[in-house]
Amino acid sequence: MHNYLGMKLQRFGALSSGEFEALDSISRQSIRTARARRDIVREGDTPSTIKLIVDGWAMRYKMLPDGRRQIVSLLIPGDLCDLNVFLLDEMDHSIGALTPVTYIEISRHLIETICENHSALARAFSVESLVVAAIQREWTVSLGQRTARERIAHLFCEIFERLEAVDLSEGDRCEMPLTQIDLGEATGMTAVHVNRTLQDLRREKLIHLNNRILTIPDRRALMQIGMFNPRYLHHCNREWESASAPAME
Amino acid sequence: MHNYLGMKLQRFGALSSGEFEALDSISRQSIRTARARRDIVREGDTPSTIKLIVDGWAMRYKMLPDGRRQIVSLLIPGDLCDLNVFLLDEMDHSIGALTPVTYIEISRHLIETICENHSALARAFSVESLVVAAIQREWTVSLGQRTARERIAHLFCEIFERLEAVDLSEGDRCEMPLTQIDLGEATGMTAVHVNRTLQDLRREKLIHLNNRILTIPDRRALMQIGMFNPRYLHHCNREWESASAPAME
DNA sequence: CGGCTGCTTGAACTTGTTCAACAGCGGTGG
DNA sequence: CCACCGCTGTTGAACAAGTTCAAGCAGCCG
Repeated sequence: MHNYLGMKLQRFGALSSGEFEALDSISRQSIRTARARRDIVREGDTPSTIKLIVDGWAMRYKMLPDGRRQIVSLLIPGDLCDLNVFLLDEMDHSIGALTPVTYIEISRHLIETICENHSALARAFSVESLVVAAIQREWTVSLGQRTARERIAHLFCEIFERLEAVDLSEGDRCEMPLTQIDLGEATGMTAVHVNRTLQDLRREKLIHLNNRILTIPDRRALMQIGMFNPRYLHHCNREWESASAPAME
Repeated sequence: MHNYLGMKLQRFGALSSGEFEALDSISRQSIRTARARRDIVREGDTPSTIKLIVDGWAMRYKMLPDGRRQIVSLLIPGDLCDLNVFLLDEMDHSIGALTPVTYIEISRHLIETICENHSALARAFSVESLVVAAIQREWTVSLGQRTARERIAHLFCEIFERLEAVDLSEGDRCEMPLTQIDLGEATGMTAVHVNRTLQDLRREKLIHLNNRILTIPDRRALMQIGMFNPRYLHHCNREWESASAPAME
């Protein structure tokens, strides 16, 4: 099994072999699976373990009383569900599988032991949660200010970049298992409008999306359209830097 | 000076007098002020201290290259700016004062000392950051799914509840210093539309807003319109419970 | 084959935007 | 003291972006 978590954390700063071993001890915890479209955690549940996605995609979402649903974030391999959730009495949102998902349930004890013995990992986990917060802010910006085109472009850039960080991209392609309905619930628009927007982007050869495979032939161009500035992901050691750095006063 | 931070943290679980004293040691750190409409922290800055708002309102915001701005969260007295920011190389957003603000710059050293000596405080800080994340998710839901009316209603409910937690409300009234432009930037709509939406709500006697004072005559009603379910704020020891708990399946 | 899910298309409609103008207020400087 | 400026709030009218409703199609799986 690949150590996606370690791979991702390394983006925030180098890890020693001892730290990698500590992370490997996680994979000896109980492994679970969820079928596609099933909930992994439900709003109202009392959290007791930390989940680590090792395969497949999941989402955090919230429902409104009248049935509207908003996907508030996406979880891909290597993503943790809140290091400290067990401090809360109950979940204020649900986590659902988008595809078949395998995940590890990490006991509170293990994670605390790891953090005590490896300050570098404790720090990496903290950085990770800061980055998660930054992603959530960026989604707020998208929903608040960006147009349909821009939202889709931005989301695809983010997804690609995050997958790349755990080596789940291949050249200019990656998986993108969300349906148009999912995309709508993530970007705050209707599936119909998602459809038309995707067609626009396809027509202009900015994306290719077929059979759940997304291809981004010209990444710069898509980044520009989505006004995607990757700095919020804090992938310090990226091998190339964005040209779309906005000049802000 | 009031200890808003202590008051807020107590909402997440009782604190001992020793812990309150530890928090008081914070107020002996350097106090600073910012004029209204000035930045306190700029995107790109390297964070070195943690800010604690002790008076006035501030906002986190992000700008798009073309000048559009999104307010991604509001900061009121008792709010901390990210316990662990100094782990990041640079800020991915700015923090600006909405009103004249006084804040404390807490050194990394002090906060670490406090956390080491008072595990209850360390835990309370963790809960606090989970709640901040929950608020950010809720904003995502608002921007993605709620209508103009619902957004404003929800935002006002949230603001009121948060102010109440630090004893900055008075009966059914609280301060609300945001201009209609600010409200637009926070809710992802134009100031013109904010204006008309406010008038709707006023006409129906759901709110009163004048001279930066917000009055909510019928809280239940406003909560229902905004589909505001206060549980995400995790103010455990609230004296009254919401009737608008949505039945979600 | 039949039924399901996901994608596509059209046309009418709604919500929120844009642009423009103006009123009220407070502060500032002549 | 008054004139003026800039900021906030308000209003109207034309407009655009995105929604809704409805239908049809393609692919997949049992």
